[in-house]
Amino acid sequence: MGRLPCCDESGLKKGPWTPEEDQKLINHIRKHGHGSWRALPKQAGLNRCGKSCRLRWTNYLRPDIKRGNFTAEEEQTIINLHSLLGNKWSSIAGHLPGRTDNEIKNYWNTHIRKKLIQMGIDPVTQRPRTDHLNVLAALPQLLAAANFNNLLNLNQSVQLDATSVAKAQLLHSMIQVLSNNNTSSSLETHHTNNNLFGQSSFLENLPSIGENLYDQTQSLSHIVNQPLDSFTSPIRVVAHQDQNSIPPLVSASPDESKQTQMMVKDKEILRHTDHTSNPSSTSTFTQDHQPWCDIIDDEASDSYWKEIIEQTCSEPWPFRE
DNA sequence: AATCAGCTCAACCGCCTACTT
DNA sequence: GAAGTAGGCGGTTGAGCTGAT
Repeated sequence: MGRLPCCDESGLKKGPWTPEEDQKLINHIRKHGHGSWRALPKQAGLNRCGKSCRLRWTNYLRPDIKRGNFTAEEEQTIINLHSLLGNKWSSIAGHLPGRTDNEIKNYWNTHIRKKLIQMGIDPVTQRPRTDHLNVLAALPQLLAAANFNNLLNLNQSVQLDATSVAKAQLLHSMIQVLSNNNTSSSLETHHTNNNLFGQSSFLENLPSIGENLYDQTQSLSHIVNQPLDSFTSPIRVVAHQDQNSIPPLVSASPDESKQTQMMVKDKEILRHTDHTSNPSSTSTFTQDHQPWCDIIDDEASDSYWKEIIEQTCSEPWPFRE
């Protein structure tokens, strides 16, 4: 059931619009509305196809279009919505008044996507691109990317988010390496939220792992060698024979149950997109894992690691479900 | 000042879906 | 139910801009 593209009709102009053409289109739509886009060009005296007119109007001439740079909130909203909807640009645009799907798509491809890649985050799944074997070797790049983003200082709040993501990813990657290295026992958490600091297997196994890393990351092993009893975390840990990998830091995999994903993410979106929402709606990440932050405050001597973990604890987790 | 490379974004292309005949 | 049409959407392109050399 094919049909010829409307612009195949001979003699129709293509390419950039002139101010005169813009004015004709604006005048016509103001007077008559767009009606049938196919019929519009003739009525408006334009030598364009209807499709071209529609695009010009919706992406550029519409009076309610917001121009200029994206705000930090808008960027965060785009990231959140993209994690839920994927490349459904028109749906994403529906949550951003005044922004067009085309504009959002361009912004994603030229700015956000690049930024995520730079931070080692897969822009498609928004999961950390974890290479378990080389993660430690990649630490300098991860941190450099995060710090570089801070230096750019283009958009402070977004940069902070980006930095925290990179740092959290770094920690998560290390956790995964540590966890995977330990084959003697494995653990499963019954905690309702599996996230960075809900990695109970990490905590439990550290005494045997920590010595391997002690020389290189003394302060980290200092932290993680804390006896589990010293934590007031509600996490309950049980022994488990077959599970030797920790839960993923994020669960944005398209393979997962879409319904569950949608339900969870809907809440997430609401929290991020409703800028006037209750300010007391703290991230569950922070709430659930405050004990970690407390312990770290008390015990961590290395200010660098302390800073990383503090930020991770205190800032909303942008991509977590 | 000239050239080049990389980036941005408006516009196009082709496919898909909903609706009509 | 099949065919035709229009609008919408996402992917891609390329002209123009900008900064580096």
